[in-house]
Amino acid sequence: MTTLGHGKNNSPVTMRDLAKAAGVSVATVSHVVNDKPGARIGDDARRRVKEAAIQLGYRPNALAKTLSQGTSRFIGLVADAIATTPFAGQIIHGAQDEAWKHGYVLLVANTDDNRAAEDEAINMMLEHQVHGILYSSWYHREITVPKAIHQTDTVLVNCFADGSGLPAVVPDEEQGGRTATEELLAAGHRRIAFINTTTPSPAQKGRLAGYRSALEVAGIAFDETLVFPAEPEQEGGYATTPKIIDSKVTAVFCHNDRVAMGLYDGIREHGLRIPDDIAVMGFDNQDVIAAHLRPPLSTVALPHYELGAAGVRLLLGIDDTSGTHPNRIICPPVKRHSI
Amino acid sequence: MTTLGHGKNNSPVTMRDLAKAAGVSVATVSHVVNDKPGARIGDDARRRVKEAAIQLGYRPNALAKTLSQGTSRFIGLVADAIATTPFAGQIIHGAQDEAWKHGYVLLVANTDDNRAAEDEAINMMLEHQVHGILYSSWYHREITVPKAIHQTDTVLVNCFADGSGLPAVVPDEEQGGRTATEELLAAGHRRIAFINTTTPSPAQKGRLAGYRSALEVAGIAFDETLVFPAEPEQEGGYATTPKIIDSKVTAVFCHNDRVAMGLYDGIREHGLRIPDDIAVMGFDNQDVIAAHLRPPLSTVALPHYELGAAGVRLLLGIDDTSGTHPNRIICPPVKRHSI
DNA sequence: ATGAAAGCGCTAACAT
DNA sequence: ATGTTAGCGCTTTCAT
Repeated sequence: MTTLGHGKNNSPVTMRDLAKAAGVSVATVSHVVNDKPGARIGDDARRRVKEAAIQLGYRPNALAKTLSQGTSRFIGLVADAIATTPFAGQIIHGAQDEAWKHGYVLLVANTDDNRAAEDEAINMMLEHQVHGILYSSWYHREITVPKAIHQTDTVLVNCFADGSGLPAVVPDEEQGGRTATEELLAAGHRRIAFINTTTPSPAQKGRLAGYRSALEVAGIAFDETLVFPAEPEQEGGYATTPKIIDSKVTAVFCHNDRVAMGLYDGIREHGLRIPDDIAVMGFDNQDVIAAHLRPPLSTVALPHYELGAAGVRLLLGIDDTSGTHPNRIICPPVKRHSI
Repeated sequence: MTTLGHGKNNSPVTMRDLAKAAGVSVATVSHVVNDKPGARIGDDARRRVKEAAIQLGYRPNALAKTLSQGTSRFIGLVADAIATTPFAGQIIHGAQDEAWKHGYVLLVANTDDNRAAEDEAINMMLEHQVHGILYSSWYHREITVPKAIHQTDTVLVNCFADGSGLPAVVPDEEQGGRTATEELLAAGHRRIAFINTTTPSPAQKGRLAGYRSALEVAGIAFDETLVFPAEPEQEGGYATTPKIIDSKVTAVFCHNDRVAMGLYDGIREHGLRIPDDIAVMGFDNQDVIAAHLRPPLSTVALPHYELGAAGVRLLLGIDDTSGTHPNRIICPPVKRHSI
């Protein structure tokens, strides 16, 4: 039997029912149910109401409450692509946990990066009286926000829109790049290649800056011929292998884990071993990959969960927006065995 | 400037405002705003209301509407792990698209497979008057549902609970296993290994059954020594390589893409080539992996998006629950270059 | 210490 | 063809 009681009666028990059962007024019920601070309710009445509540299986109607107080506990999350990678999932996860923690619930919408869908999504969220909106991208980039979004509080997650006046929270790409390089330096490497993406982006710029800065601190001259452009995927990493070998580096910092994965293949084909012959550092800490390469890949984590969580904190005013703009979240190193 | 107008005034313009502006009653406004079918409204009045609406930037309050009609447009999605893989993301994506299509919005909650969190999530959804709940798992398995879930319509997605009476929608593992094997057969292979997971699960049982059934149809005797158990990850696939080589098979069907990825490594280390020396078939069509192995991996897709979509269709009564139980969704083949 | 009543924004009879 | 009115379940001010 798999039957759906379409139109099943939800929780027909209301405060009025409780009031009647407990022999008090709904006002009293409201007070005890919500544990109102300044409420002077007799111990006896309070007890009767509580009993009636569990007795009848009372469940407050959050929507009615919202309507009456004029302030909802919804937070809208609009995402450009929730299914492409685990990244967006982690943002949702972080946002949901944090929202939850403060009594809020998450309304999610996927837009496939399509403006019409975005407008519709935002509109629907406004109609549902969301407290505010988290506008997120699955990869760190600059965006232009839909106009409608200004009709409520909004924070940008994993993206930013200069000049929009909207608070944003993004990964600290430069720190990440620096950290990755430092890990290699710490292992004694001095001649370190960097396979950077060919795609212009905050990641491209930031990670490079981090790489340079770490080198500089270590007193190593930046050598432009040691940064190699590549498509930010396995294929790009693989294709770069010959150049890496030619360059005589002892270590390479890859723009992301997928590139590292491709490079692993190439390096192996050349009969070289990781990390003995060449050390490899990734970026992203991509789920199904990083921990399972051979050897497991040392990398730097993209803090998606934290981005989502920090986003709602900003939105709810728990963190303030007075910090750096955009708000940068640290990308921590994840040590494994490729160094 | 990144300021959040905490407590910003949403859309203070109500139907009453429209009524006043258009010189009509709120009932009339309600009718034209909702394009009520049987409503006889004068062309003039209708026009005036519409103008006022865009003039004042009217936006209906979905919550008030719900309260008044007693029926909401929320669908709750409770997931055990939205961030572990892209899988759950795809379920959310499918569910959200389909819900959207019918005017519903998705409320999501992550529970980390923890009963207390589940209860809280369900409770919160009931308080928000959800129309129904989608209870999902990131991997196909049997579950026991929280009791509270019976208080509303529920459909199980990517999981099932026999005896619960709840409709469920799951991938058709057996058909998937058969399809995978058929692909190998079609390429001329007769001696085909199957690396199955060590984890008892519908996938373990179903894919094996599919493998056997395809073999049987092809008139090939099932050879038990050709199915190898392995941990369902890269490491498991890699570790199985020697046995695969020893078995003299010309093709291997892997329990999932991660196993295939590990096997790729092993095969290469033995100096063999894919697919020339050994053909490899995966399962899952896992995002960041399958398309980017060398060569790109032929596999069978786990229809997560479709599971989510079918789940809401069932919930809304668009599809009926009279089919097989649980409802099985096809796992289509994805041809690439490892065969 | 408790209750009555107005009102949140909208819908749905029922009048007119 | 349009208006009146009584809720929906809850909060909140103001009485008592």
